[in-house]
Amino acid sequence: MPEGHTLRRLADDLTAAFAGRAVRVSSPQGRFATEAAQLDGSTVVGADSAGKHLFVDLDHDRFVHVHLGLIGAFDVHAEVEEVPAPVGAVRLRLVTVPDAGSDKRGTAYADLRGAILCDLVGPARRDEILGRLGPDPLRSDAEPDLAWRRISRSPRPIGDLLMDQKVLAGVGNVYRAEVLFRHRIHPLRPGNTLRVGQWRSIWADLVGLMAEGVRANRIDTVRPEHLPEAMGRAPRQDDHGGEVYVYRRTGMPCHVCGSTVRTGELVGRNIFWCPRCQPTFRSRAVQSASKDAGASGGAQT
DNA sequence: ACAATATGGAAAA
DNA sequence: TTTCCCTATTGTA
Repeated sequence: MPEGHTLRRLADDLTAAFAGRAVRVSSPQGRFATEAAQLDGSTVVGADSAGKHLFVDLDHDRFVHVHLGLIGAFDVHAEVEEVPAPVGAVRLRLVTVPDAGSDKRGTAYADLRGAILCDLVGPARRDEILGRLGPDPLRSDAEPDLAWRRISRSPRPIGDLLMDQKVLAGVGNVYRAEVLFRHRIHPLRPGNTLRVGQWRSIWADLVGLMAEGVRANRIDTVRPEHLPEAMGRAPRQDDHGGEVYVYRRTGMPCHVCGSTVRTGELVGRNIFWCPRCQPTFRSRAVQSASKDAGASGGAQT
């Protein structure tokens, strides 16, 4: 589940459940045991995210830096009657300490498992991590021009650039495939062939899509007119709920034109696109120049 | 039972 | 550029 929207939602949920409260910190699985012991009993200031990075802010300028990687999960439960025993490999567990004061929130706990990264860091290290991230569509202080500067100068495929966290932070494999579909851009199109207007539309779209992702806590990218109800088609059955155009829809008909959705590999990840809605940049050039066929490997029309 | 896969990225070579 | 890691779930034998 972890693209930028997941981390932002997590930061918000953790803040709501834990901010201003003292916590028991443990590592049932053991990998974070030393750090957990140091943090036990401290007070949570809040949590924040940038791109796919999450920072849980504890007192005395200590931060737990979490990256969920591909398979991590951080389950946050607010107001439980009783805290259950940890299930599976729980690397970090936070449990609120009952407060004699006026805090009326019930007991909260959060379990982290499967994360690729869980480190105790200070402000300097935190800033260093933030400093190497590109603009994040979920942050109001983001400067999309910084991303455009790199995209417009790079011959790398736009599908590659969108996933590069130094270029743009928070976009993952689902959002990249879906936003390219929504803007009818082939994933292999070189960044330096995009027009600035296209980039501005993509950015604005990501801002909206990802904000909606935070709200719904899942990725939905299908426009109203292409929803199952509007088209009389079956809703997405497979996995994580949200309606999408091309992600993991290989071999199925495009919701817009009916063409067969294709897949290929791009920078070690699966990419999905519609060959009719997202024509290759090359094929247009070839059409007008009507000369020589393509070389280059990887995904093609 | 075992293998493959997954919305990711760092470290090694 | 390749290898490795984290864990849970799904698919194959």
